[in-house]
Amino acid sequence: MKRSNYFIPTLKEKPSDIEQQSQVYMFRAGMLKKQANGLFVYLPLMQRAMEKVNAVIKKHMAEAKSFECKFPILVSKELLDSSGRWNAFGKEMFRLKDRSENEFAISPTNEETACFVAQTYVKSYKDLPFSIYQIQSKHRDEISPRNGVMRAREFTMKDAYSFHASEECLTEYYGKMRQAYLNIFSDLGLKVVAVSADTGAMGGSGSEEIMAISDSGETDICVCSSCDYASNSEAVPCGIGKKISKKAFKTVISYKKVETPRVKTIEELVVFFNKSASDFCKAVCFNADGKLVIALVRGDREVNDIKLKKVLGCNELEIASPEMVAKSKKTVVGFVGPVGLKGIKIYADFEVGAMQDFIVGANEKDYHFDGVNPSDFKAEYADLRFAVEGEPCPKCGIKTNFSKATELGHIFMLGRRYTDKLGMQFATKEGGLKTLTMGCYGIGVERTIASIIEQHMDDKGMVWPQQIAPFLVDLITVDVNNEEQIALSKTLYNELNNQNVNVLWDDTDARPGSKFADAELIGFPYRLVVGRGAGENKVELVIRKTGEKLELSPEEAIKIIIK
RNA sequence: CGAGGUGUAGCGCAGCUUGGUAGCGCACUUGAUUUGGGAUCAAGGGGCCGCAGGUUCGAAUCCUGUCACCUCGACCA
Repeated sequence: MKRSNYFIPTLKEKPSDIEQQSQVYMFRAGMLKKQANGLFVYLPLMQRAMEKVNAVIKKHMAEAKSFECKFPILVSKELLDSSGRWNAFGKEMFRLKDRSENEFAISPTNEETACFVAQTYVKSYKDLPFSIYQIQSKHRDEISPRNGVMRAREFTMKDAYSFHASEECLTEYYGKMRQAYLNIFSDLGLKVVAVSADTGAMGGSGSEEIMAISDSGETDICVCSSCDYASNSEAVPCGIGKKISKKAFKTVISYKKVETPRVKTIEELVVFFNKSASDFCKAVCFNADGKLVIALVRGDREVNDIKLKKVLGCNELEIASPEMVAKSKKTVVGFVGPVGLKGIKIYADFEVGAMQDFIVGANEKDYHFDGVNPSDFKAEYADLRFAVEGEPCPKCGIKTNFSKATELGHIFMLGRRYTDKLGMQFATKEGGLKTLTMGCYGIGVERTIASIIEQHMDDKGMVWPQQIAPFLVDLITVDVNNEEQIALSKTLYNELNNQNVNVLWDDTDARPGSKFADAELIGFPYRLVVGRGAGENKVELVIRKTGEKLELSPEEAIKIIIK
């Protein structure tokens, strides 16, 4: 490809609205143009990068015997109702109506359609296991799209779905797919770690996320310093099996009311009582499908709403609005506590059960109770809090460490979460009918590209790993008005094309400095410079990764490139 | 939705405090000189100063409202 026939609109300056470095480079290298919040035009270089990544994914999917399909982007309400997800998916799902007022969603994910396919074609144990996938645009009305293509409202997801006769078969295939994922990312030059995760809106029995560790990542992951335990920080179990302290169950009530004028937050209470945050009990009001509930955690902890949501089994869970709390007339925001509270269900973290003589809100403006114990109120105990750095590993008990990461893939053992609801059965060898079990496996393609860049860049620009570089070689003619240079460049260009090397010939009449700067920004693994040495049949080969510069004959240079 | 910030040419920004001809750099057009690290000179083109109202003789600038975008928290690939 000649640069004069191609479109790479590079920018000298960083766009003002982008912070993350990989995104800065993607915009500067002319890969992306923002159209609206969370929506991007993919320019030719981005398309090439997508194709390269997709090719790697397709290769591994074929090896895992998964068949590529393409599903409609619009999914009917009917289909989503069949699994209950028309309602389960909240505001995040784009919805629309056709001219006959039939409702549709713009697909945020595609389990139902995959089931629809399997329902049609999987009739017998002989058809199993059955696995299909697609690489397609997904749409999610994100609350806050961020970091360019890292979290967009339209993005490309490779989503695979598998169907099995038994749990064992699912487990085996899941393991195979898990390994395929690790191989994909390793082929792409990415360092990743698989962590156990929450199953979120997908549901199911178990899931893992494939994470790229990155300082600019949006997710906290928790990794054991000693064993192989790794988990999304949200999914780390806390205090399971901990016994509620017997000492805490006093027979006499020993708490007393204390006036605490305008002292509401834990920080203010710490100052007011001159105690540490762990001596308090934090009560947070939640709106669970329109019902008010209260969650209790130790003052220095945070309520994990994912865990709470699971305990409650509700669809929508958010912090209750102050209006909602006021309307209940049971308590007062800032002075919420479990003692003497009637008509509101209270959920307490395991840790609270082990606390003694602590301070809670008195459900009355400007008052708290001091010296409260778990015996003073009724609550349902569960694991409700976020884990914190340094906590004992849930597997081996040794210390955990936290780091930032980007979620690139997510794999799920869905089990019968969907197949039961949809009544998906197959004929067994014995002649009976059995319900299918299911798994699903996703990869965010743009994120993957962004992470490759994130893990392979320097202060000048991107440094593409050879196997997925949009172009392997940037052939630069220093002076396009010099006939010797043009002639030699042409020979090299033809030879590289004959050898099936992806080469971009920068035959534009831009100044050499800007050509070099672009080459470094775009991150071609090799830069082949035809300049002042052309007369003596010499070219310069620069290896982007190492910065190594070699004066060579054209033949020697080509030999190194195709090696 | 909460907290902070920003909207002026395709991109990056100044001007706003103290109202009075809308500016700079990059990019773009034309010409010349340049050609191994983002050239120089000369001449040009391009603006509903986010939008709507208000104050004023006069508003990019002051006031009110509104919209959009960015960063950080709750969502997720």
